[in-house]
Order: sequence, then structure tokens, then C-alpha cells
Amino acid sequence: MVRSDIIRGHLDSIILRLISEKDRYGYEISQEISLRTNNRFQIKEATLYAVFQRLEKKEIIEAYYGDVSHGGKRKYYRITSLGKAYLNELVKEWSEVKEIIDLFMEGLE
Amino acid sequence: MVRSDIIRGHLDSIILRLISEKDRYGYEISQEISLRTNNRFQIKEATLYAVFQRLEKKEIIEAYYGDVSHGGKRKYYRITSLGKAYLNELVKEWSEVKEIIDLFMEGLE
DNA sequence: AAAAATTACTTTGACAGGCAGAGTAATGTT
DNA sequence: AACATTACTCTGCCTGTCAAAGTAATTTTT
Repeated sequence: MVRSDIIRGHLDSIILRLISEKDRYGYEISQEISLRTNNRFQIKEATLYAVFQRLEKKEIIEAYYGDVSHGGKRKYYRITSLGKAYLNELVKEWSEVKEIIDLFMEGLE
Repeated sequence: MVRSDIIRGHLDSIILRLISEKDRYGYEISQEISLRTNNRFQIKEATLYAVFQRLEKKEIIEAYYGDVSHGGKRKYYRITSLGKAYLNELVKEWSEVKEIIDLFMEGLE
């Protein structure tokens, strides 16, 4: 399990990416992250919903209620056009961050 | 300039790596980071000295005073054997973090 | 030689992201 | 009925980073 304070700051990217594939609800995203990372990383509930609030406030995502299938009512999120642009920036930023940190980690692997 | 909250959590690695090359003092590290990253990233003074305190407390680095050359007295840091082991862990962790985040950033570049 | 710039470190207080823990509510399973 | 699971919300705390202000010595400029 990867420490979450090392992923810190990249949660927006991860969540946005998943929402950009298709509209999703919180619980689904949480499970999808565990699944794709093979349980090497799990997002905490409190964190996930905090991210939603932040992104919604910035109009990067928007919410609508879906049907109640099983369990509580699902709140779906879709990415806005602003959000798509933002995600694009994040992707570029990530490749720059990788370069920079690699500069210092090289020769130690 | 890369946002520093995206580098957050990797400062220990960057600083430790530089100290592991040879004993260094704060100001030197700050300049070395700017230099190596070509000013794409600059560490803030307050942050740098906070990192030193944290690492010293955990016995990952240790300090000694060097000669006063120009400006204030230099406080040098050396990496301890505990620190070397820790740095090793950080390097491994970094490659895992890269893998995980890349999982979500793929197909968007 | 006084003034300004640079080198070098420290401390305080604030902010933001992440999280534990507790709670609400509906549905499915035993 | 009791329990497990799905699903979301809220409060209060912790930690890392940073702006701002300060101390102090040396070098450069005027």
C-alpha cells in the first residue's frame, strides 16, 4: 500500500480521469481505484467526498442524482468543459513533475 | 514553475538525495535545486528548514557547524546510516507512485 | 566608511489537503 | 428481525508547506 500523503495533490487527476471516461458516482470511483491499482492504493471516503466538493465548487465537475438501485441514492458526477481543460493541464503537469523528481532519483535505483 | 503542492511529500527525497551525495548546508541545497531543475522548481526557505528539523529529529540526517565563509555560519548536514536506508525506501516508493499515477494518466498525453 | 546587497539560518502563525470517526439512510442477505 | 452492504455527509484533527519578519555576518557598491 502506497502512503496517501505521497499521492497527495494527484487525487484530483485520478478522480477527474475516471469521471472523464464516463459519469460516475463516489462509491464506484473508490472501488475502481482499488481495482485498477490492484489494492496498492485506496482512497479514503472522507477524502473522496472532499475532492468532489472542491471540484464542484470550481465548476470542474457537476452533480446529478441517479436512481436508487441498491443502497443509498447515487450522486453522479460529470466533467464540465472547464474540467476537461483542467485535466489536460494536470496531465502535462504530471509529466513535468516526473521529469523533475526523476532528476534527483536517478542513479539510485 | 511547478506548483509546490504537487511536489509535496517528495521534498524529503530530493533533499536527502542531495545530502547523500556529500554534506551540504541549507542555502547550498536551495541553490542546487534551482540549478538542477533549471528554475522549474524552487524550494522555499521556510520549507527547507522545516524539512531539516523533521529529518534531524528522526535521525535521518545530523548537523554540524562549518566555518563562517561569507554570510552567516553554515550548518552542514550529513546523512546517517538510517537515512541511507530511508532514502532507499523512498526511491522504491517513487517508482511505485509513478506506476500508479501513470495508470490513470495513460491515454491522455 | 556608510549603505546596500548577498549569504545564511530561525521562528511564528496560517492555510489546505487528507483522514479517522461517527452518523444517516436505503437495500439486500441470513 | 438482525446484519451486511451500498452510498453519502459532516466535524474536528494532523501534517507539510509557506509568507512574513527577524537575526547576523560578509561582500560589494557608492
